[in-house]
Amino acid sequence: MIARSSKTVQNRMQKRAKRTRKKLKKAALDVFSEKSVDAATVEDITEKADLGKGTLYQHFADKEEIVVTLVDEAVEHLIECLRAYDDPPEALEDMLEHLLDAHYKFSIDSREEFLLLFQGKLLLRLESETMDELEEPYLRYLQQIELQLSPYLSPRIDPLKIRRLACAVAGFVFGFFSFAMIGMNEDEVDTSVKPLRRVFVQSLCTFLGR
Amino acid sequence: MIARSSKTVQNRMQKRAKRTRKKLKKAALDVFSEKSVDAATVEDITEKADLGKGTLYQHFADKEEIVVTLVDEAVEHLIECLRAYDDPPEALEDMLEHLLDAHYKFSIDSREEFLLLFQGKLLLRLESETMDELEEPYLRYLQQIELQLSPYLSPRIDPLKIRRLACAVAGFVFGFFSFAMIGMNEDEVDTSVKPLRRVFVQSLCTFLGR
DNA sequence: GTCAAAACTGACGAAATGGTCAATTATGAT
DNA sequence: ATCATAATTGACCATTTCGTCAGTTTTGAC
Repeated sequence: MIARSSKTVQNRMQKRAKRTRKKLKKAALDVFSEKSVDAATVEDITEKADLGKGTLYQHFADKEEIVVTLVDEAVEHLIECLRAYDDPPEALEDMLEHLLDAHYKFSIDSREEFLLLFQGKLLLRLESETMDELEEPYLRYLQQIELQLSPYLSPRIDPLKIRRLACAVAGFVFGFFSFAMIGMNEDEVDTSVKPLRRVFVQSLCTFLGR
Repeated sequence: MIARSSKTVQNRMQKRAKRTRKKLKKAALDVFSEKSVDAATVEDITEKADLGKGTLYQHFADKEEIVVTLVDEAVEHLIECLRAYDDPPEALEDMLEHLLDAHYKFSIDSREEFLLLFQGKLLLRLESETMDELEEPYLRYLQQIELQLSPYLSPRIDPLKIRRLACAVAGFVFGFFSFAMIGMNEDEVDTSVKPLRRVFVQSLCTFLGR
C-alpha cells in the first residue's frame, strides 16, 4: 500500500529529523547562554551539536529563526511553570508567592533558558526589524501573569494597574536574580529569596489595596 | 624655550585628540545601545563618528577596550547620580527613595548608558576572559549603594543582608524598567514609578527591620 | 539486494569584519 | 615659509562567518 508505506517513511524520517532538530536546539541554547546570542556563531552551534553546518540550515532559515524558536519555547516553558500548582492559591498573597516561587525555580532548574530570556538585547531592543517576533513572547508572558492575578482582583480595577503589577513581578525576579548572581554565590541567593519574597508580596498587596 | 613650546604643542594636540576620542565614545555608546555590544561593528562606530576606521585603533586597542571604558564611565556617572542630593536624607526610607529616584532619573536622562549597563551579556556572563574587567564596575556600583545605606543601619547588621538589599534595589530598578519598557509606553512608566517605588521601599525597610 | 527519497555533510565562494600601515593632513614652533 | 611632530585616513590583507550545493549516508519499501 502506497499510503501506508509512504506514511511509515515519513514517520521514521520525521523522528530522525526531530532528533537532530532537538540536538540543534539544545546546542544553540547552551551556546547562547555561554556567549551571547549575538556573539554566537552558527558553527559554534553545529560543532557543539556534533553536526554538519548545512544541517542547521535544513532545519532553520538562519540564526534568527532558531533564536525566535528558542525564546518562544523558553517563554512557553516558563508559563507552564507559572501554571503549575497543586492546590489553587486561596488569596492574592498566595498567588503572588506562587508566581515568585515559580520564577525562582525556573531560574534554577532552567538556567540556560533563564539566561536566554534575560539577555538585554532581547528585552530592550525596540527598533530591530525582527523585534515584533521577539517581543510577542514577552507580552504573552506578561499577559499570563495578569491572567493568573485577575481572579483575585476586583473587576473594576484599572487594567493598567494590573500591568504594572505584572511588570513589577517580572522585573523584580529577573533583576534581583541577575544582580544576585554577580554579587553573591548560589546558596546566598537561596537564603535571600525567601525573606525578600514575602516582604515584596506584602507590599504588592498593599499597592493593590489602595 | 623648548619646555614651553613642547608643552603647548602637547596641549593643543591633546585637545584635538580628546575631541575625537569623545566623538568616538559618543558614537560607540549610540551604536551599542541601538544594536547590542556584540552585534556592533568597529565600522558602525567610526561611520557614526564620521571618522576613519584607523582612528579608533589609535585611541583604543580594540573593541573590548572601548566597551570597558564606556561601562566604566557609565557606572561612574550612575554613582554620581546616586551621590547627588540637596539635603542628606534623614531616615533609611528617605535614602532608599532617593536611590530609586536617582536610578529612575538616570534611566530617563541617560538612556543609552542605561541600555549599555543593562545588556544581559554584561550582567550575566560569568565565564568570559575579560569579565573581571567588566565585573569590577558593577561591584563598585553595588558597593556604592551599600556605602550610602550603611549609615542608617546598625553596625551589627549582617553585611550579607546589606548586599542583598543592594541587589534588590539594583535588580528591582533595572528589571522593572526593562519590563515596563516592553509592556507600557513612556508616560505609563512615569505614572507607575512613584506608587510602586513607595511600596518597594516599604518592603525593604520591613526586610531590614526584622 | 536494489532503489528512491530524505537527511546529512563539509568544502566552497561571497561577504563582512578586524586590524595594519604607508600616505595625507593639521598643528605650531622657528 | 619651512619643518617636525602628532593625528587622521582609508586602501589593504588576513581571518571569520554566512549560506549553498554537489555529493554522501541513512532509511525503509519492494
